[in-house]
Amino acid sequence: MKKLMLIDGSSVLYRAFFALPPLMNSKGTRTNAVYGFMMMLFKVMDDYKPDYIAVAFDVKAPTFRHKEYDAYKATREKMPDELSCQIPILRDILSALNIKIIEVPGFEADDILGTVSKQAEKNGLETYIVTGDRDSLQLVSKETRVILNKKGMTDVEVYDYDIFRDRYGITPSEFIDLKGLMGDKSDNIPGVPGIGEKTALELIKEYGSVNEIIKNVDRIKNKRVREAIANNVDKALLSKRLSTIIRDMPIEFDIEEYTVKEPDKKRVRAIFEELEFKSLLDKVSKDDTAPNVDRVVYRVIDNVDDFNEYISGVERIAISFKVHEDGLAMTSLSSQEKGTVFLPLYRLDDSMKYALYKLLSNENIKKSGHNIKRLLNFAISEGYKPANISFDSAIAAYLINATESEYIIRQIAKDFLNRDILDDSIFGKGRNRTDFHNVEEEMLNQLLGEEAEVIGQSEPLMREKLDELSMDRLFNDIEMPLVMVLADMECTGFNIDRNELLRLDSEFTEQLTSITKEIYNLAGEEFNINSPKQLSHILFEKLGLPVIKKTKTGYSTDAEVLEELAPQHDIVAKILEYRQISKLKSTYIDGFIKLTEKSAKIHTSFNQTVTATGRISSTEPNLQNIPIRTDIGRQIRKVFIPSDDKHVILSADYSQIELRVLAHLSSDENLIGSFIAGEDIHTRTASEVFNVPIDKVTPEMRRSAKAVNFGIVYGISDFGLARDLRIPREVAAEYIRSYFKRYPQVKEYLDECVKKAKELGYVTTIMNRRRYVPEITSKNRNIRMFGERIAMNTPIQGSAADIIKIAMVNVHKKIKDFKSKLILQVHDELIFDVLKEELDEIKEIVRWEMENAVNLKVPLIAEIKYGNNWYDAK
DNA sequence: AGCTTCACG
DNA sequence: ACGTACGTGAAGCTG
Repeated sequence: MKKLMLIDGSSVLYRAFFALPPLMNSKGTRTNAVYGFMMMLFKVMDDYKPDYIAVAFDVKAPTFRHKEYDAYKATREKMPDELSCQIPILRDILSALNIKIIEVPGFEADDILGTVSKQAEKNGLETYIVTGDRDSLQLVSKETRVILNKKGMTDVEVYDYDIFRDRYGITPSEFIDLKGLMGDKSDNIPGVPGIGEKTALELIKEYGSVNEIIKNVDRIKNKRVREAIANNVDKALLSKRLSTIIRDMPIEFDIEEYTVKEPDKKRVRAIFEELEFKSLLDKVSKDDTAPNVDRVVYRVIDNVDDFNEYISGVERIAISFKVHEDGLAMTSLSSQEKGTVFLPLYRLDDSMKYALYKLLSNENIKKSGHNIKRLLNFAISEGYKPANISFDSAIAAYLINATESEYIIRQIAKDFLNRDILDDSIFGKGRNRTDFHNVEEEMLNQLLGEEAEVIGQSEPLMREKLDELSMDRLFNDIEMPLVMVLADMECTGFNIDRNELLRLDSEFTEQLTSITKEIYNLAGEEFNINSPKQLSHILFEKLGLPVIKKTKTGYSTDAEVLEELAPQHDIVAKILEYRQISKLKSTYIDGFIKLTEKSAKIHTSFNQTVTATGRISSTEPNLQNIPIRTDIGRQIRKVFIPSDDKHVILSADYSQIELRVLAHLSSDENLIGSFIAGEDIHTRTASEVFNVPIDKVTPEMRRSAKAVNFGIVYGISDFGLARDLRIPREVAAEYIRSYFKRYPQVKEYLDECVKKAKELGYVTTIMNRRRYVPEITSKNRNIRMFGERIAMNTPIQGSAADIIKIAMVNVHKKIKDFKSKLILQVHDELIFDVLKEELDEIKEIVRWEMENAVNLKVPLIAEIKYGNNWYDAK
């Protein structure tokens, strides 16, 4: 059944005005009523998805009710100016939304709703009346429902026939009789004095309509009520007449005129922007997954000849693509010279894919894409060598603002081209995606085509922005070349010793079973050790151990807490041990067993656009957090082996890169001196902080100094240092004071970072990578201090990230004709699979490229080790 | 989906 | 009087 939605515009607007605080835009225009109206409108349209819609308004002219009864609505105050000035705005929006407004002089909005809904009932439509006025409840029927909006604007009460009967015990048409007896204060309808809702309902239930009640007035038992009615027959009849909504206005309505149409999005957006309706703006733009009349269907290319014809004479091609079930499903190409085309690869033979890979490898044509590494991987695995990959819009957007949660083409279209394109969410994220085979090809064609066009058209604008921010070199010479480096690394993969893996699995499983038993014995019952909740119950309730720390949801049981509790009960140490092994097994052993079922090699994905500082991250699996800090964890590195026995694993890591970067950035003479002297930096720091000669530094002092150095890099606080070293805060504060006394320019530099962030709103790295720090102006002290630590840490961490990226690009270029391969990056460390014959040469290339990636005020040192697995490369 | 915990630099 | 070290990703539990 088709649905008609009728909105009592006057009533909803009024409600909204009084329900919401007096919002205005920055120009001082009052917007609350319009805002509330729109919230309501979008909600009901979303919830009920009507086929027809119209909004009715009262017109100023007096209605028959005024003529009949002078006092009608006489007590109502004049509409405030703050509200009346919003009416033209609302009309404007409704017109942009292509929603019909109905108004008829001499009738109220109610009457229009009544008349139109009656005609709708005759035509077999399901009608929804949206209003804030309970009077309209009289219109409820089997076909017509009333949606009453309440205070909150978006919470509503829906009345259908049955709900109404349940609530009032009378029929909707008897609701008018109820009004006739009770009257209505707000409309100044008198009703029968002395009769309220309760009495009125009883009378109607017993006798029916007002007429019947009057006829039977003598039979009313209660004297007070009987006399009230008998003395006010006229008033009752008048009140009923005034309350009766007209359902047969002498006007024909053509329902077809109310068909829901595509809104004029541009206009709606312009108005919402003017009114500063930010959340509503998103709604308008988000909801356009529906095919748009204006959208173009692009030319389809389905054979290699046409493909080659398309790419001939083209200088630069923008490529969009979609992957499905781990295969390349489709792509669109867009170029200035030849326009935009769609390649439905999923239904074409493989020659089309190869033609595409060949294009990717064509040195004479520049390629642009969005997260293009994903596409390169397909070509590389088929043996192609992509070349001239010159622009990635995701990376450009990331450099422009590194703290966005995601970088999608749709957003770039909006930000740089002010264009709305189709939503690609049908492809979903990760595993929850719909099968595109269920989607019309025309839709896919439009979607991919728009994306390719946007990549191509936004490129010059994004490049301009990068130039303006002085990040053109970072983009062109570091990040873009790095795309190919990472793609190669991902495709090469890390070889895994499955037997060793399975051996570790049974070893860990065995240990886990035995520890589990011991824990159950000590606890006196079995429980899920992995559940912090159940564990809390055992530790803090059953065993009565003291609560050290609380979390949002309960008691904390983290390692820090457990270490403190360990002396009090034997179970605690066992739990720590269980935790450690269980973590190692589930994350690494079980995870890698799954990943090596098909092939011995594991291929991580590097993400170049997630971290706020410029580091890269690694997922599925994360190979940047393979255990090393504990002996037992470190065993896991034994499963990471060279590609064959002619190769070794080589690890090259920067020694103290962050502190060296700090020495450079701060120009601190003492710190620079330490590095030039080539001393152990933590020992030297200890000697400075504790004021003892280098040879009098104890291991304990060195340990403390190391923590101080970490603290400096993280944006130090005495609290953090105190917690890390488990010393009183005052002592930690003293360490920090004495550190800064010895390294005064470090102090100056860190202050400078904070000052810069406050003044400019951002901080930068040596390669001009930028991070905005909005936290630094927060009124909340914690957030603000967090901002200060970000301002201190980001230039250090980010510059180190810049440096290793440069080294990666340079090394990759140098070793491209070797058999040895770069396979992993772990922030300050590069891992290679090195052919033994090439070992000496590779060692020197890697060392030189890492140490000379940039020229700092201190030397950069790379430490190189190798072995028959990652564990032995130490 | 959010929280807790813990693996890494 | 408050409550903090910086940057990540994955697993398991819970609502």
